[in-house]
Amino acid sequence: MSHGHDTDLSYLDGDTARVVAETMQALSAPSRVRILSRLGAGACSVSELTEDVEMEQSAVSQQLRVLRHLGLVVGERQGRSIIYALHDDHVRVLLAEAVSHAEHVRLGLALRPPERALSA
Amino acid sequence: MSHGHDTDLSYLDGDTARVVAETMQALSAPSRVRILSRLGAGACSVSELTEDVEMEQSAVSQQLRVLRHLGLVVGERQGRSIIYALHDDHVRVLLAEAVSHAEHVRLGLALRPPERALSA
DNA sequence: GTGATACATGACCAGATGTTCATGTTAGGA
DNA sequence: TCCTAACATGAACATCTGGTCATGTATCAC
Repeated sequence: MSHGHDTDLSYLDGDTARVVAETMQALSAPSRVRILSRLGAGACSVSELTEDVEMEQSAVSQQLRVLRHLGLVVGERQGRSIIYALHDDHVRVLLAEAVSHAEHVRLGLALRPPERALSA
Repeated sequence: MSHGHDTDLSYLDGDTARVVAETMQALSAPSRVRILSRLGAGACSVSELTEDVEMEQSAVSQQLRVLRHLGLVVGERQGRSIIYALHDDHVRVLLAEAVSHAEHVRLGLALRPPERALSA
């Protein structure tokens, strides 16, 4: 890969960083993570979603709207219900990665001392 | 997929979802994304970081503390400076995935109509 | 038509978040 | 020792966020 030296790679500009942050913000709330996770197990209606993630219907709809605007889920009307699903497999991969990284980081922290401050 | 009954695939419990959300929250702020991105290009001191990401030193330190507690970066004293670096390559992968997904999603949204409400 | 079901949406509110300012702490030079 | 450079940290602050409540809209049964 690289050859010893560093400090030659470029990093994200402020604009790109903002886009990334906005997208990742979808996974920064437990409720949305649960919703996405549930949808990852299969498409379902809002009421079913409401039961499964154990939140109020109103809250579920609010978060679904956020996820919709971020392009992570899609909803399709079926009679009186609206069936939601992950937008595509890319989202499923993203979620899986997030879980994987979270577990990885979690283990790392658990094995380390309580991370003392550098100035103590 | 199934006929009538499904709901047998499992999804994340509330506790795991919270851990995932906490971890991903590190990438939900543009400033932290920039810091991580900069560190991905090579370890550096806080002052260098401060210049590169164009924020106040105080703000950089605050975010570095968050990232430290989340186990994403590590700092090591060198004289008067403290050299920060990504905790491991896992973090680099996470960041790369985040950027990739952000771009993917961005393209998807750009090509679609403004996502009208389902009730319009 | 009326009513009931299934979601969406706007308003409101408590709590979290990110930044700035001021100050504290540590390391090295004169 | 005193002074300065390099970071960290606590407090204050404005803003954002996610939830609840109340209400609006759409579909179906009657």
